[in-house]
Amino acid sequence: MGHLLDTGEDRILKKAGALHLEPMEVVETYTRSYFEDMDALNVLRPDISPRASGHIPEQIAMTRALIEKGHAYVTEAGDVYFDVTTFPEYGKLSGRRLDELKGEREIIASEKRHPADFALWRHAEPEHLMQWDSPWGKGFPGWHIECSAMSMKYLGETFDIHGGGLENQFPHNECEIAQAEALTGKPFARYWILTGSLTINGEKMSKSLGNFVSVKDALKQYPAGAIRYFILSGHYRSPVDYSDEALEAAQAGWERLMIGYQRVRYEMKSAPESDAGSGFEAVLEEYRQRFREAMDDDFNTPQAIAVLQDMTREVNTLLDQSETVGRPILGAIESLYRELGGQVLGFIPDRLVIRADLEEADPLIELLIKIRAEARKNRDFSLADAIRDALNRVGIVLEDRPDGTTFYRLR
RNA sequence: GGCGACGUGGCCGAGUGGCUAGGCAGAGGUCUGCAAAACCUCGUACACCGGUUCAAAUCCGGUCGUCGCCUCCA
Repeated sequence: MGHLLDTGEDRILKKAGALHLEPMEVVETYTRSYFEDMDALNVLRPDISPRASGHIPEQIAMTRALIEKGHAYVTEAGDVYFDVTTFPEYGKLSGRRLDELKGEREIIASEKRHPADFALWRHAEPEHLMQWDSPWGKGFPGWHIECSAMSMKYLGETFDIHGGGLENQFPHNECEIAQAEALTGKPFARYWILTGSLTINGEKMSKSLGNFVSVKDALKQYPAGAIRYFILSGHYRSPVDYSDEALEAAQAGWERLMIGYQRVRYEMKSAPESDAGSGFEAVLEEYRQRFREAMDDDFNTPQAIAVLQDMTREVNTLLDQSETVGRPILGAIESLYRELGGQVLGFIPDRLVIRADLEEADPLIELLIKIRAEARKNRDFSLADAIRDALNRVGIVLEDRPDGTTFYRLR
């Protein structure tokens, strides 16, 4: 409702007109596309995804309450503005001060009392796309009120974590705080987790510069797990610069973990039910501890990844030894990978899937490996290499081990 | 101009007063039919200029640079 472009046009209305669609069809298309991307990146869906246009009464009620408490005023034109002078803490999140906000930039032709006052309700011109009846005439909600009204409805007057991007800290997050806290007198959110900006090859990603990479584009080029690994390899507050060099490095780092993980799963198939190697459990516990400490330190995911890399080196060393390791300890390693790299960081998939589930494909692959082993024994390396290349083409990588066995994994 | 984030070895990126971050790339080695994977060894980096301190990437002051915001875009 009123996502205006620089030209003053309504973004959704413009798109809808160009495509001969209902505005809500446009909204629905982008919403679905967004969820597709998030699903692909293994981002969990929210329990509630409220829409501003579905919460007009709540926003009107909140605006009315702010007027009653003297935090907002109605203008001749039928607009309602929040009076920032009644909330002296305005700017506390981004470190701005009201007296500095007056600045050079004087507001032109406005009924605002203070330049930093912001709209809670706007009157609508007849041609405006979406408008609703209100105590102040036909109009639509201001651009910050929806967040406060909806979060208070579903999460209460105070909630734990407010996400978002650093670029919206001012003015948007400040306005949310002002509206909500002026009304309730309670803290709006306990923690703010705001992410740094995203650039590409060092410059701003924008359609006009033609350097835009969508999530769908990125997924065509890199595995979802590698993209997650890339994002998590920097702290959430730091700026992220997307580049092929960085993505490729991230993919290589991610594959290192994945290869180690798959090797453990592979070994589990033939491991004895013995307690061989059980001393490693204490080592695993250390890594779990170190991982937790990193995550407890303001989600230090780069540090957490470093812990997994360290763990992988030690696991590889363990598996390189000639002594066999019992299935129970391999299982413990595997479940730690799933817990830390899977459940927490989300870049180790639950199931490793080619076309069929890997487990189902087993007998066929095992047979080919057997044939190839026979060929290698007869020094028929052209056949052996042909089998390896063919499997490689369908995503299965064979690696010969020193003891004569062949380990296979998914690429 | 104001506010904020950031500036670490070839690249990505942790680290907030003394102690090896980690990954990628690169070099050498072990292993190996080849390949792949793995393991071992190798890099004395912290934008710049001053200052504090026995000791600074880490604290203080200043400078420069990058990005974001300062708009009725949420």
